[in-house]
Amino acid sequence: MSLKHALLGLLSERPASGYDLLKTFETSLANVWPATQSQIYTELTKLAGSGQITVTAEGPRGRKEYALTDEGMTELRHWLTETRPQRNTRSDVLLRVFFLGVLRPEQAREYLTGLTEMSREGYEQLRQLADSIDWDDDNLSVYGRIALEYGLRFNAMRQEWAEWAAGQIK
Amino acid sequence: MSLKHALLGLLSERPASGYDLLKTFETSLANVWPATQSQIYTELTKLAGSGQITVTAEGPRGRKEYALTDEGMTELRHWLTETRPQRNTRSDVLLRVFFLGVLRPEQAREYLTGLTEMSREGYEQLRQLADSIDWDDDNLSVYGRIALEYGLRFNAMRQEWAEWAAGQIK
DNA sequence: GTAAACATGTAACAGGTTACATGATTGT
DNA sequence: ACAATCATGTAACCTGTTACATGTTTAC
Repeated sequence: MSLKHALLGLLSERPASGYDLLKTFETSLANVWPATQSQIYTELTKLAGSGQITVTAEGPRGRKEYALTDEGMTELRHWLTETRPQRNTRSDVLLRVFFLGVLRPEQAREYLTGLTEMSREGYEQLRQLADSIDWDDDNLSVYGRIALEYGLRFNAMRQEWAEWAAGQIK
Repeated sequence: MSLKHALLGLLSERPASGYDLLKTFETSLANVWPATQSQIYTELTKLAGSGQITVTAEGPRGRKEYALTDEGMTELRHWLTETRPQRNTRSDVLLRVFFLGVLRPEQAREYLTGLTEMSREGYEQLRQLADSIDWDDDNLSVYGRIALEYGLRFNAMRQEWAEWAAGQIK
């Protein structure tokens, strides 16, 4: 149920419409918690229904701007401080590694060098993202930068691992 | 749709019952692709229906032993070589980082030191797991060890990152 | 005898994806 | 005028989780 908390979190920075939030999901949150348009609108309606957010303004084209309520902020704080993160990490990438034995060694090595490449590209993309953002001093910038650093380190780690792993075969 | 491939992959090593596979998911695959009992049995029935696996033996208590068919092996190879891994990584842990700004700095730091601890524990658990397994030379051992090394490096990376991040606050 | 382990199956629900459907406003 | 962008909503489907439901065999 973390899409809910992602929305509450974004609205804690500033009021926004479903469309605004969708754009944020497509850019900054895409690597951490992807969400589709249909999911976002549905969840916003639910959150408004339960009083955790409210419509604060209506604009052209039926635009509805939502803002966090006190209740929503309480829920957000509760999620951050009282609940432990524990989502199961399913890894498509790693699952395949378990079964590389059904392939010929050179095919297995090919898969791993593919991962090396994928990780290098991921690293580069994040570096470019970091350069393209003009970081100011608001909260999302400070913590967004910390999250991005995680992404950089993650890709670097995975690249080194994949290189090592390719060397382990046969 | 990777539960299917996880099952095909496991059956490529040796025939097994749903119950056997469930045990494997609880141990070796738990960190990579968790699956529940109900999911496994449902998927096995579907795979048998589509001819990718077959019942090769029936034992006591209604035990059904499944084995991979040629068709199943083809599908497994196809998945490994022709499809690119691309599953979205949703990270509960990282999502919270984005919103730590709503907390007081010491609470935010507390969250990050909690992650340091979680990562250290994760590392230790994997080390113990590595010691407890008697690795032989079959495919699942070779590649299982490579996957486990990934887990070790991942936890080490995350621990260092969380320590660094805690130092970034205020 | 009885508890633990073996063994399977189904139903209800929650969350996420894809596709369909519609329309208004802005910029060129 | 036309395309791009803004803007929302719903339906069908798939995957995964939790809970219910049932029964057998083995070991102590």
